[in-house]
Amino acid sequence: MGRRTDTARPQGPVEATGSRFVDDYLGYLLGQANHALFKDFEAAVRAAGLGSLEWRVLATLSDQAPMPVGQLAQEVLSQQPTVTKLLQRLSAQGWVQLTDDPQDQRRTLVAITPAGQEKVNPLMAQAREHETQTLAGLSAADIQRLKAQLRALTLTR
Amino acid sequence: MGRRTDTARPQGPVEATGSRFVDDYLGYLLGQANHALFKDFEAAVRAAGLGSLEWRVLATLSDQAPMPVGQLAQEVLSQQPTVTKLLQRLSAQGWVQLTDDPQDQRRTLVAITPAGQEKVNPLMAQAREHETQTLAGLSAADIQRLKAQLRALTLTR
DNA sequence: CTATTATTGATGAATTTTCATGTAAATGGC
DNA sequence: GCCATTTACATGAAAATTCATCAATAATAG
Repeated sequence: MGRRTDTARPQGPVEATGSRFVDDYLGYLLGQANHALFKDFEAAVRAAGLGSLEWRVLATLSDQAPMPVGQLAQEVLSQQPTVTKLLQRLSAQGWVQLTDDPQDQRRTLVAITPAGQEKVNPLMAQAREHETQTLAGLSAADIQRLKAQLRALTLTR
Repeated sequence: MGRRTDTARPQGPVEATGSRFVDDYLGYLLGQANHALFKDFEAAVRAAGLGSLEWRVLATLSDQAPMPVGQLAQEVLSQQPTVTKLLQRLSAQGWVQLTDDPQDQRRTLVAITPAGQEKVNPLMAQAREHETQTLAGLSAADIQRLKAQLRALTLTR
């Protein structure tokens, strides 16, 4: 594009006077909270040489039996082609293994490898610790209620 | 890639027996809730011919005086180059206007245009309605507490 | 003032994601 | 069994995002 040459007229303050739509909109509050939480943890993920989706994939695979690609995509909240291509990269790194499902030849099963497990284990420990710190101000009952409400939001529909 | 030719050994059930890390991890619960909520609303956004980030940008600009690009990027939880390029597209569509800030020549101010406002108004109404439906099962006190906790998660740091 | 440093946003190249579609395997009707 | 339909995943091309960096302006130190 290139910078414009015209200049703005004098104008009011950048802060709106009234309250804004987004500041009370649940979708925005959720997005903000989600983003804030992850930003805070992201440094650890990057330090391990992973991207955010890679972290989610490995953490999801971590305690599971091998899982089909489609199910994994749902769990990590991404689309199937995105995950297929991510898995190709992770597989090349040796962090996951892809095998055909003998029960259903259409399926590709994804499993974490020992190397992948080693990669993700310390991050999961850090994640647990980070969560503890984040929720430090809340009572156990508050935490339970918050998590229950989040689960309800996920399911109600 | 191409399908693998090797086949998996017989294996256990796909469902893990114990509870999984991700199922009690706040970051995952937040991500899930966020995703579920938006998926539900996304059809309306697409029907209006917008992408999700475009919707967030227009909704954010909707109640503000013109705002610099960097601030907007923060508000919509995206990176500055992403937003700069998105704004170039939105500007070409006539939904936002970009002007130089006379107070600070480094800045580009972004404002929503009347056409952009018309585009986003019905969506904001739908968003409010969708939120009402989503939270229908909760008491006013529950809703307040939930939102307060989300705001706290955003700020605590 | 002037020189240095910091801030703001634009940009090109590389990477990643998405969209549309293709192929193969499983499922269901008959 | 056979054909139509559905399901699961891969893939190529197009679009969007990210990373690194640049240029311009503002702020700050001396």
